Amino acid sequence: MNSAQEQRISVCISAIPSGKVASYGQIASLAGLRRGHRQVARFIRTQQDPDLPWHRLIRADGKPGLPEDSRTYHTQISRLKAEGILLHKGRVDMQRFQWQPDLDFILFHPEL
DNA sequence: GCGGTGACTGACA
DNA sequence: CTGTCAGCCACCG
Repeated sequence: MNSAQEQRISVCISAIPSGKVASYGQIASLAGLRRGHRQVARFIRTQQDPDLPWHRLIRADGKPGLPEDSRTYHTQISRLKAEGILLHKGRVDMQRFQWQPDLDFILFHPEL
């Protein structure tokens, strides 16, 4: 990653705890990109960093943003299942599993 | 510079 | 419940 924006996106995604998920727009605004959901999507698509928990990124409606026949889709849901996040009829229960940034994270990253 | 294109989103029918 | 639509904005040819 090169830019400071990508750095912030990376930090925010890494901050998602195991067993929780976040939407693209949520991470984008958290990273300071008010309408940067496209950037977040492009970032994880191009980077494919194995150290990045990209599988915890899903759409706001609870569904993964990928076609069901893609290989990435299956690795994503299997990783989610391994963390205890079950898909109910193809989507995640956002009420239960959506990550809400706690005070520790915000205070630790005041620049966000 | 210009137009098409997304691993998006919220609103509306 | 399933579409469809208009904003959205960095990237690429």
